[in-house]
Amino acid sequence: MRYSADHKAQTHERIVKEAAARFRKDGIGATGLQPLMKALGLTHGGFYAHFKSKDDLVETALRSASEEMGTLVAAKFAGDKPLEGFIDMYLSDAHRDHPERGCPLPTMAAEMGQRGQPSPLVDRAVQHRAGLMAQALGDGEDAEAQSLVMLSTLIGALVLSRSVEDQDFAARILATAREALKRQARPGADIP
Amino acid sequence: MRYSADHKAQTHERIVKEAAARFRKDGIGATGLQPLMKALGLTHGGFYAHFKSKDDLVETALRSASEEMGTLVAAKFAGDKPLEGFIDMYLSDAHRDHPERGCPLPTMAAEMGQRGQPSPLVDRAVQHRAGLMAQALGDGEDAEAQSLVMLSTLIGALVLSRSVEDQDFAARILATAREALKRQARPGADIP
DNA sequence: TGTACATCAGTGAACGCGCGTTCACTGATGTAC
DNA sequence: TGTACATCAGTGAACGCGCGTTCACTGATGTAC
Repeated sequence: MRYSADHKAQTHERIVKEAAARFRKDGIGATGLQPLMKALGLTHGGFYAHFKSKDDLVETALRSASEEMGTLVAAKFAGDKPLEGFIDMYLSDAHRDHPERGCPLPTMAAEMGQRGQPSPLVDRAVQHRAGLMAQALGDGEDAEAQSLVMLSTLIGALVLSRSVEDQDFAARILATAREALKRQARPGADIP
Repeated sequence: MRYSADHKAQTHERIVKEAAARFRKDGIGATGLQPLMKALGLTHGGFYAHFKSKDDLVETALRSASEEMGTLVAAKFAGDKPLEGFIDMYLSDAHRDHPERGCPLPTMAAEMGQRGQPSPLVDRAVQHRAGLMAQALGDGEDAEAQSLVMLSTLIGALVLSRSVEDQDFAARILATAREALKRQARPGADIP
């Protein structure tokens, strides 16, 4: 059956959004196209009217998740206390507990490398975040280096807090990283 | 056929070692038992003379990789410049390029969580590394917190440098993290 | 305005494939007598 | 010392299953006349 003008675009978007959520929550390899389409009330055959392959969907979903997160991050940096707001958001309980709505770097980037499907989108996402942080830090030549290190800390802390079994320990990892990063973020508190 | 006394133990060890390497390099889900056993010159049926299930092997392989890494880490801390030696090793090109011989935290921990197979071994590994680092930092109450943050940075920087496509960028991520962490590691250089 | 035809998003069966797991079997070695 | 038997690590075929992908088909809507 043929549908109204923007019907296909809407379906396309629904597939991308659902995939982006599942890839981040369960992993790329563990996400099947069949269950994915079924969850949207569609049959799996129709998938190939929208994407060339699963890899194509992976790239598209990463782009979507990355842009969504980029917007959210940019919003934090537009508020007052830009860096602190971003840090609190990134290392929040909500972000730890909801990878499906969160940053795709800790959840998708590593697996895409392992799958032999590296993407410049990862580079772009890292540079975007680091760029905003460097701007907020604003102390010249060291700012870019410092922001890369802070981003590493953010991602590492999130990954660890999600991997650890003990919930108190997970909370402590987040809290200590939050405090240390915010200390570094305070103007003039650059490491000697 | 029946084999000499320690033959089974040797085969068991060979399976664990090969699995620990493949899980870290390719991921747990992407590692099949059939190719794994074949690579050791065995048939897949024999696997179940050694392990209850794939999950059982995953846990055993994580333990093996974790202990091996633990020994390596402890050796670094036994040298002079303990913390610096550890940092240089963890963020070395060799470690980035050879996940199959490296720390299982950046490669296996996240996937085990996603698979719904959390393990106290992850907690133990994190605590072990953080404990050694805190001891080397040696400045009381803050040492444990600081060591958790540093460990987050180490893992995040390694994950990012492996995920990024641009090799120069990957090298820069490692280098900046190395320098920042070593600056923090210097006695008396605790963040104000 | 009414009819004939083209379009194409989505259907659902089928493809080959590799997965984890089971199982009856093999046969060299160790043990019992 | 020689023979009979038990052990059990490893074999290899088979199991059901879900994977990604293909493909002939459907049928409501848009377009042409």
